[in-house]
Amino acid sequence: MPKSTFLNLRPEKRADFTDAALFEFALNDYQNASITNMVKVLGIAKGSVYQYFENKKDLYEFLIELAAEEKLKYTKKVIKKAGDGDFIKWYRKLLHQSLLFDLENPMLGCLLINVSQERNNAEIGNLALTNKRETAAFLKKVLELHQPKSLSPSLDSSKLAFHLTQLGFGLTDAFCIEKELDLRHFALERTAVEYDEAEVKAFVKDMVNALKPALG
Amino acid sequence: MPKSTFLNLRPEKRADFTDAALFEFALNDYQNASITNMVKVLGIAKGSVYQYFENKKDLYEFLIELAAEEKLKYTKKVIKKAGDGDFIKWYRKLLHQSLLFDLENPMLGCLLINVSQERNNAEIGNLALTNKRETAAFLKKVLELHQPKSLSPSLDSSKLAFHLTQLGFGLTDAFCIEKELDLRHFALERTAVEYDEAEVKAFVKDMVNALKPALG
Amino acid sequence: MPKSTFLNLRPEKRADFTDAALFEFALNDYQNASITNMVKVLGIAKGSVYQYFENKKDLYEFLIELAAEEKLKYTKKVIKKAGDGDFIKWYRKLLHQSLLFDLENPMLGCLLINVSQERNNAEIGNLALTNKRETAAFLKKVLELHQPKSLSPSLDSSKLAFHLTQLGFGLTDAFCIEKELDLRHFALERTAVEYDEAEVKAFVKDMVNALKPALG
Amino acid sequence: MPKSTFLNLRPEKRADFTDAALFEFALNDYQNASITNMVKVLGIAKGSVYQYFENKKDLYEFLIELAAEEKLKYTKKVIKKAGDGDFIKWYRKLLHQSLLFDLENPMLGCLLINVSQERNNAEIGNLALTNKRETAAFLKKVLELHQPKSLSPSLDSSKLAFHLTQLGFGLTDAFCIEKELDLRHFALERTAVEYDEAEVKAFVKDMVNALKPALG
DNA sequence: AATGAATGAGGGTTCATTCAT
DNA sequence: AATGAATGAACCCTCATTCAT
Repeated sequence: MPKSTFLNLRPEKRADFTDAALFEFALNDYQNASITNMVKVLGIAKGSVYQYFENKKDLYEFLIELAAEEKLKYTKKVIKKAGDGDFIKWYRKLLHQSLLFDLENPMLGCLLINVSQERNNAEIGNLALTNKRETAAFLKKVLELHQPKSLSPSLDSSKLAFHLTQLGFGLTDAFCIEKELDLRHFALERTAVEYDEAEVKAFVKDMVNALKPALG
Repeated sequence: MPKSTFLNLRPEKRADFTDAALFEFALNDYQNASITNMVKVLGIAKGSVYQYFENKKDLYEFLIELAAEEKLKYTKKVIKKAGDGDFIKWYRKLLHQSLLFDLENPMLGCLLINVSQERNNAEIGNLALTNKRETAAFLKKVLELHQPKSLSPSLDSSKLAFHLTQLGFGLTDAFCIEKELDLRHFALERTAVEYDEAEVKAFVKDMVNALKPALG
Repeated sequence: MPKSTFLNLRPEKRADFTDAALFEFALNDYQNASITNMVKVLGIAKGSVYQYFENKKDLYEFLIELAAEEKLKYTKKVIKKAGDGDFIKWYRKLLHQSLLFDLENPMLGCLLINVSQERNNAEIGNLALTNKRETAAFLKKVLELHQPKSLSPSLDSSKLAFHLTQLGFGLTDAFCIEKELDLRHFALERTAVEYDEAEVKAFVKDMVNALKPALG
Repeated sequence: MPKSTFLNLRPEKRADFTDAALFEFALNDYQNASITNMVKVLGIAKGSVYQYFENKKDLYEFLIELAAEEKLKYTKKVIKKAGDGDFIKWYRKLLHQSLLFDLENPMLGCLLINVSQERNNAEIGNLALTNKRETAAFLKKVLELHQPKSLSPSLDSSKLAFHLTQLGFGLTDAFCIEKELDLRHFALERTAVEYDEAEVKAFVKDMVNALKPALG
């Protein structure tokens, strides 16, 4: 976690720093994100980074947490209703929010995608698999919550949870492929993706509908 | 592509080199794979690498092609029959072969997984998205080939192709999560995963079955 | 020397500061003692150090003086009697007190040992040699004071003074080697060495006795 | 130990490197010896150092061994005769050779003195005490070898061994103090100390004579 | 064809000191 | 009197690539 030094920083300065750090770690994986480069962009002394954070890993963990929290804000309301009503509607809503988040916050989106793919780093462990395992476990629980009420009793919750996990992790990619967008480009430009609300909704709907019979 | 010097190498030497290179790039992403480390393990001169290949990128591309070809050998027979008979059976067979390949060749499997996740490297481009795009396009074609014959006419081939793509890219992960295996560990040890043929078959079957209703 | 700000400090605070500084400089030589680390342990602002002292060297000199004074308290009574009675008894008593001081104040002892070995630092000069020169000169004088009365007239006061100096500088080391103690460990733990008064006395006695014939 | 790279270096280049390294580590203790500074003086790339040695510690150990071997060449003949003839003559000869070595090789001398004072470095351990312990143990054995033949039976070999150890470690210091020399200065200038052979001999003789009665 | 020494920019990190508050 | 953020040079070390042999 950040040192107090960082928390006591003038809000604007802290924001600048955070932004530059997110930028660097959004466009590079952990090992290749360069503190040297980051401070050059920021125009501050390299030593300052170590006034704010213990080390590179500490900074990285802060950014992950920040991005995760930010994303949670988008999805919290939906997640809370995990057991209510219709599962498909719920999941569609969840995906919708998740996709919107990435489109509106390309930097945070890219960062989280990077995190979800860290496999080879001894220092931070295999986050990719850990992430998937946890997400799949959560979705399995939700599926089993709905199964008695509205889902087919023959449904294989474990396997289906995995399919839904994959969908979740890959949705933004799919959208970008279909719409010929490059999220990294938007992260690079620090701009949100301009999207057509109806298009996004339709995309998610179609995506989930394609799986619907499997959930029937 | 390799220089002629590499192709003229004594087969055994070429094999040793290739193995060591695969090892290094299987356990590290492109940027973090170290030629320095590779030649140390191999016990050859660092300069030799540049007699064989133009540069690091050239070597990487060679390894990708090699791994892809090796995997193709496993799946070619299945892929050729893309239009025949039952789609589901076909796809199940395809996944089965793909999973077996990863389990029997952890090093190649890890390498290809790494490749499928290179997003942030200006030097080699966003391979992750390129890969997905191509795979999805191929599967869409196959789906559309079967649709008039055996698949539901209302099926959204584009979206479904994406789901199947995700399944393909994530199947080995799912297997490793369920069986609590670490593929990187096997790559590191240079040993194949010992698996129970029936278990693998069942796993793939369940995985596809969970999606079956969506395929009509 | 300390600035007035330091002298005006609340006694307890001044004591805390002094203790932490001694700790740092006891366990590290001048260059490697870290003010950054010291203030972290102390929990005060880094800037405060520079309110109290001109710079690192200034602080170091203060600590040396303090440790030296503290040691002097232990030995003053003995030193004062430099010309009286039996030289050997006197010197034995001096060594005894000196050794006790190190055992009872491992931090101060370590610091002074460090000081007595600073040779390579342009900033603070070759303290090692300066120290030895002064000590040897003092002992030479004392020897010459006793020589007409109780020491052999053929005795080479200059050379003998050097032997006694070496003994003085190395006595604690010898004790630690024989008793298998690590003084730095006790400094680290901020605890005195628990010693057997009789053992210490015997050790010093044997040590001096071994030289006695030379003083005959 | 050095990598093969270093051993294969052109002799002149290897000599230049070794000289510069000795220079740096003779005038600075381990932690403060700077590889950055060393290569600047040498006019080679920093990376080269790591072609030759694993790391700083590896280089340091090489230099210690080299200096120790060089010193051994000076003293080997004497040491071999450890049990023969008169102990005092033998020890005088040993000290004589040791002192000559330091005077003729100020850089190596300074380095070994530095080594004999490393107390505070976790990375390399407390070499100071280790050195003393070993030297004292050796001298004790030699004393006990002579005791039945030519030394007083009442002599305390353990304590006396320590006095002789101290003498050995401090002899050069004593000489420098008496003759008002600064060995570091000669190391810095890369020149041998110009000494008067007779003076050195007399100095050692007087020094040992002062202890002679204690050896009875 | 093979070598392996040389390069130099880049990596993360630590440090004593300053100065506006 | 006290703070603590800012500095920037220095630290050790790694890297892909080159090139004379």
